[in-house]
Amino acid sequence: MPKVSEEHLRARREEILDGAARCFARAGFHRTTVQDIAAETGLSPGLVYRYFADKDDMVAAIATRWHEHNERRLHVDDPGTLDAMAGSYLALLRSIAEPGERERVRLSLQVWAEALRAPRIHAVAREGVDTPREVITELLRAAQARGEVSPAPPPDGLARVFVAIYQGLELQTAWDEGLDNEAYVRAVEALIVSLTR
Amino acid sequence: MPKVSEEHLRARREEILDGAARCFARAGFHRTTVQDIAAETGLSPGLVYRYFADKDDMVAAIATRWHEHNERRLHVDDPGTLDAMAGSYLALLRSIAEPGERERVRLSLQVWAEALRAPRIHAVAREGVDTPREVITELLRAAQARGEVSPAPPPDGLARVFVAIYQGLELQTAWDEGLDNEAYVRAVEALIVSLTR
Amino acid sequence: MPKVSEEHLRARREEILDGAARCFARAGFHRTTVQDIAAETGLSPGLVYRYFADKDDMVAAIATRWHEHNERRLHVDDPGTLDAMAGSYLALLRSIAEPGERERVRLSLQVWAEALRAPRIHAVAREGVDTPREVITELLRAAQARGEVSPAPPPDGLARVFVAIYQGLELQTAWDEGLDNEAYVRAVEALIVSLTR
Amino acid sequence: MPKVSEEHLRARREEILDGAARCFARAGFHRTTVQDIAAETGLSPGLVYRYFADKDDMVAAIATRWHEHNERRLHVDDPGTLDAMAGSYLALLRSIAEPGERERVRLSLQVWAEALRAPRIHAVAREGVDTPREVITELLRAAQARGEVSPAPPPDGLARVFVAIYQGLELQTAWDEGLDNEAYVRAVEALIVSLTR
DNA sequence: AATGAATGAGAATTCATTCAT
DNA sequence: GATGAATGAATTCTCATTCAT
Repeated sequence: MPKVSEEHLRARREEILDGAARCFARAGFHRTTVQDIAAETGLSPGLVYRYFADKDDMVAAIATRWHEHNERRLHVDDPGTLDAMAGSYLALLRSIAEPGERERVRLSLQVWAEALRAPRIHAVAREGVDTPREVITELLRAAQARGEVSPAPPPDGLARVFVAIYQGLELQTAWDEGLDNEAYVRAVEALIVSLTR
Repeated sequence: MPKVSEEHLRARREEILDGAARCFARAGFHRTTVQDIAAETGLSPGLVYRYFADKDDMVAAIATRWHEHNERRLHVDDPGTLDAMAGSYLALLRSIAEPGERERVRLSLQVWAEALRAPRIHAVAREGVDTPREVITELLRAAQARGEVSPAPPPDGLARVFVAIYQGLELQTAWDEGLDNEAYVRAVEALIVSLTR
Repeated sequence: MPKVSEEHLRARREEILDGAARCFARAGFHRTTVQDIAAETGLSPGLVYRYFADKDDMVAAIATRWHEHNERRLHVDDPGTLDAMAGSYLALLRSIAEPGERERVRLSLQVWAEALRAPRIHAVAREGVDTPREVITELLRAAQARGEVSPAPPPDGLARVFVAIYQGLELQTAWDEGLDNEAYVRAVEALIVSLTR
Repeated sequence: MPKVSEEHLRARREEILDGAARCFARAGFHRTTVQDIAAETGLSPGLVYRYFADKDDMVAAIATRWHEHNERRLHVDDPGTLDAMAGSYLALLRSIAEPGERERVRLSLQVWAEALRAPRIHAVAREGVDTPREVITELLRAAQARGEVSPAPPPDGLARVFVAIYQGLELQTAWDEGLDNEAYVRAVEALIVSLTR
């Protein structure tokens, strides 16, 4: 029973998660068996259970990873500036079209669906959305106070709309290979501009 | 019970679909067994298979029904008028918050997820979204030509954004009981207003 | 509730049996459903049960019909003559290759297999074989007594061998499209000749 | 129970096959459930599927095993000698009556019937019969050329007759407990003798 | 730590049979 | 007499999870 390094454990965990993510993106959560994940990673089914309590646990971990990823992408040095945030947001929308993101986009859908039945996953998914949404809400509220943004839209509602614009793009990208991401982003940009006069 | 009326057959089919929809909304597609659906409707498992080839078939039928429903909701006498369409659209967004729609909203998520693995479901789901999207695109294009809408946003991108705003609201409503639908809709209204000057 | 003629009932029964035989020959007894038989005959599943107690009953009826058919084929005016019997027997072997008999040959196999698990079918099948076998045995015994046939083979054993030669030909014909029936029959003929000097 | 020996795997497979053979012989292929086989072997249903793709796969394996068994029985050092072959053949016929062979005889019938609907089984069954049949054909042809066997019967037809005599004996033995195997074999012996003058 | 054989509870689906109309 | 909708037990096959080695 050789004790392995923390580092090795972390790497193993990531390795399994990568394999699981590929499987889930390809076949969906429920059509993916633990044997599939084992085969995909070249490990044994039994080993998977040393790192994750069950399949749900893997989805939760994947969702967590994905939110951390998005947070990094959205992060701006001075989040108080509307312009900076808008730039980050549009870049995030653009990133959805990147070829390497295809898998992640399909995964989102899986996570969304599973969140509806598994409270554990629901908690992770909500947290990952609520945090940035609240940041955006506050940002908009401040910008409206400064008169930089039209006072008409309620800031919480508008923040949700921007979240929806992100979510809907993921959904449509997952479904529709030929989607014109650039036209979408330009339309969003025009919306933002029109709101800020 | 031989040779029953066409009407009876149709009603039976709807009855099964209603039961299946309740089950799918409650427990998700993959956690719902055909036995569950049979129990929910008070029928036998075998009978379900006289009306539907398999569970996927039921999801496809549910998606079809839902799109027909939305089409009726979106329908306006003169779809050429932007105002009329905008009114229908905002009403559609408001309807998502209606208590009776809770089930349907959860169902959408199921359909979206299953569409990713079942081409049959994918076809139905895409068609249900593509048709209204194309209508909106044309409407926007015409409105821009008439100078009623800002020329900045590409019409196809903007139409997709409006679809996303609908989809994202469904998603967030499914996840978040306390969502303020009215604030959301007012924010969308402000967006539309700002686009039309 | 109109009473129909005996004749009509008999014809209906034959009609169902014909359809069932086609199905059994095509797909095997256990892969044929009562719905298949109903579809094949253009009748309803329920009606089948007014004529036959269950599926086994149909196999038994088919076996009975088939034995009656063979008996007619084997029948000779003076069954005491070895030559006449041999001629009938060889003709029976030849008939197995007739295109119209293909179905019957496949059916035999089904009946043989089912006889092993269903006593009812077993009884019919055995009776259909035992009766001609006993006739042949007696015939051979008499021919040996008259010195027309070599005294070496025990008559009951030899009769069984002739039954086997018939059964084996059915089996091989069912399996092997390209079987040379004529060569087979000529070989049997040579055997018979060599036994009778 | 990880990584067990090849030997263990082979033994397990045989164990399942033995259990399946007992079940099929007792109740027939279609009346035997995988649960029955699991119960018979004391294993779990799931395990059966680690060794065999499905029930058909088991029948094919059983047929293969049975043909190998017969080949060993028929094997003679110098297959060119008619006498040696005849001796082997008669011994094979006698072996059918051995109490231990009862199960195998009933199995043959199952295999024959299933061969008619499952091409996979058909292939195995045909191969097991065709190979010895061709050997016999050549043997007879050579013996006729040497004048040891009557030139009258076509060698291929005669070979098929000998196969039929074997098959028919299996069939009759399966059906008829009281069959006099010795009389049967003596009759066949007399036939062979009469053919060789 | 790692393996992978083994388990066994389910789940989808089928189909012989019944019986109200 | 005839229909065919309805039943529901039965069956095949899957797969998350365990645990002896």
